Amino acid sequence: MTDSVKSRREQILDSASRLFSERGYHATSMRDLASELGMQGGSLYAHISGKEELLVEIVNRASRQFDAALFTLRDVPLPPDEKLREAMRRHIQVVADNMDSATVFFHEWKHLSPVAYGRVTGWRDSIDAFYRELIAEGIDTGTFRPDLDPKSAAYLVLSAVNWAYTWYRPGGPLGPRDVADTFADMLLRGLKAETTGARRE
Amino acid sequence: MTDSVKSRREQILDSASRLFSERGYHATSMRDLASELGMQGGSLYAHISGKEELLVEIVNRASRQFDAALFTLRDVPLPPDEKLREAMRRHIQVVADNMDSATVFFHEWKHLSPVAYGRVTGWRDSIDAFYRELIAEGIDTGTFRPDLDPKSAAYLVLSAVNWAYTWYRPGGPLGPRDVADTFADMLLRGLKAETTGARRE
DNA sequence: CCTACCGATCGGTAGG
DNA sequence: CCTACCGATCGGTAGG
Repeated sequence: MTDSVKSRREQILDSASRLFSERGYHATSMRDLASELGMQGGSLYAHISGKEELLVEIVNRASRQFDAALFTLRDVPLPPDEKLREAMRRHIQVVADNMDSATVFFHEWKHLSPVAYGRVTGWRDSIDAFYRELIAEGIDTGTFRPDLDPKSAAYLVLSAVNWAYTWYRPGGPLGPRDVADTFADMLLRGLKAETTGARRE
Repeated sequence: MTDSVKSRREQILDSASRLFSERGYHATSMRDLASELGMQGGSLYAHISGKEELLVEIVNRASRQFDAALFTLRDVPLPPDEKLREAMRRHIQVVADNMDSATVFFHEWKHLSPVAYGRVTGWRDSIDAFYRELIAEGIDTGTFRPDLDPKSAAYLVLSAVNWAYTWYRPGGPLGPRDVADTFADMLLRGLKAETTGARRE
């Protein structure tokens, strides 16, 4: 990444992301991957240690992207509803910018070895916790409805932003920010406390 | 299914659903499957024609379950918001009752042969259309907000009900109906027009 | 980065 | 439903 020309290793990872996302990890052979890059199967091993290293690297990079996008938001001084909207924007942005590795991340992580598998599980929990805490904070400060279940609300938000990997197409009419804002508009109306206008019964 | 004792073929399909959902289609060998059932690899072929037949059958059964649950709702005389709630209940019910085959359905359909692949794609479009039309109808009748985009709203609903396959655990504290109603409560508040107050509870 | 090769395992079949 | 086997392909390595 320090060079403008991608290293062979980066090229291999890019091709692996695309092939793993299209065909799946086990259905992609090292020879498929090599021929994408115009080399012989055995030649890959001059650049990588093995097939699983590719999967681990792709998944790790994806999770680091989500981390960088979301956890830096923790200290940003925004009210909970606006912070949730911004989190959704960033989350969908990461998905949209990394459709291949996001797909690999969501579909192939169960094929990781136990150590890497455990890391992903832990990471997943931390993302869940991020959204739950954000929503709980919004309930405490009166921004969100007091009868909201933070766990369920977090699942709903995560559904919306994660499921995008199945249908979002970069280059289409909607940018990631449009999608996030449209979703946030619908969701926030359902989560927010009723301040003015609508009455309770 | 007519017998109380499942046929060998049904047992094979059940085991295949579980193994394919846990390990993935390509990472499950026919010998893995056979040993689950206490037989030798070659013996499976007395009951099935090949590995892909299993995948096709699992995916077809899953999509038929969704069809039966949702398309019978079309003619039920309910206002759009209540119909959407009922659709979400049924949709999540199908996911919850078939966690294994639902997971196979969402993860492994890209490994189908072109013909079966095309069928799934068409089916998927019809489910999208079902939700879009339901939401468009709700907009027309004034139940849902006029500024709603039916396509985006349908994606949001589908995200919520589909993503459940990744986190829902049967036997946990929340039944499928609880999950659906909690999601519907949050979503419908965001979709409904504001002329009428919330009217549940 | 290539050629040539390794043992292991794959889906599937023949014959009983 | 089993035993024994098939050709094909897999991930990975040795030696250059």
